[in-house]
Amino acid sequence: MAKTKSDLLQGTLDMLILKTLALEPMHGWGVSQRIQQISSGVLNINQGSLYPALYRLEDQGWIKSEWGASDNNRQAKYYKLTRAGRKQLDEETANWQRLSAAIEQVLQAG
Amino acid sequence: MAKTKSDLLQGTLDMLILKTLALEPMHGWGVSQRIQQISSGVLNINQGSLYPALYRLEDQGWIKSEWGASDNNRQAKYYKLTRAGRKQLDEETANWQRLSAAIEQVLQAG
DNA sequence: TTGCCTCCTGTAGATAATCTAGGAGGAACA
DNA sequence: TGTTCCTCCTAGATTATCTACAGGAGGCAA
Repeated sequence: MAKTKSDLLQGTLDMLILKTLALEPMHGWGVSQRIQQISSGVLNINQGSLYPALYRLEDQGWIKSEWGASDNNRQAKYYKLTRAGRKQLDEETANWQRLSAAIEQVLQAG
Repeated sequence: MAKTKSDLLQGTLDMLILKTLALEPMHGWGVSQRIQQISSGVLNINQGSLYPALYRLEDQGWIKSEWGASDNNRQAKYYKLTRAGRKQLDEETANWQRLSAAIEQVLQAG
């Protein structure tokens, strides 16, 4: 009990990943670290959400992967945004703004 | 295809309902109308989401129901917030602010 | 009094995103 | 040689939401 709500808002993970990869190509583990860091530890992505999401995005053609070596000389799969991914990011961002603004309107009503 | 993303951000429905009922007691159908109206038509709650959500909330003790007659003289189940519901609304609102602020941080990074 | 429309409640089943809880390979280092 | 850390991956469960129905009851018109 005292069940803590999820650390994410469901439906925003794809957008967060796309945005992070828009900053620079990165491997999956790095993406989750990066998001956590930028959000000051508020957004925590666990691996069971991260990797399926990356596959989803690659399936859709929004990101592309390539094996390489990480900073620590480990094998790592580097992802980068495709052109279609860029477009998708823009759309998802616009939709997010629209929905979150609407929610704020409700919260401030009365 | 061109699959439109959900009209809601998953996980925010309970908060929206609680907030609407905090404005004034209302029947279920009225709650969804109200949310749609306040959000200028952006947030649309369909019935298959609405009624299960109301049951969830009543189960948790956050709202209480009572049958009555609507403005149009139809039978309607009026819901009102309980004290625990008020507290829950505050918590969910705070959590929403925390998460949406974190997401904005990520979106504005770079 | 019949029929239809609107209001309002409800349910079953599918879908899909996320979480839990694991496993594994390989580099670095003691 | 053993241990730790980095990085990738997966199966199964959970749960919120959506789709697509059904039905009662009031009001109104013919």
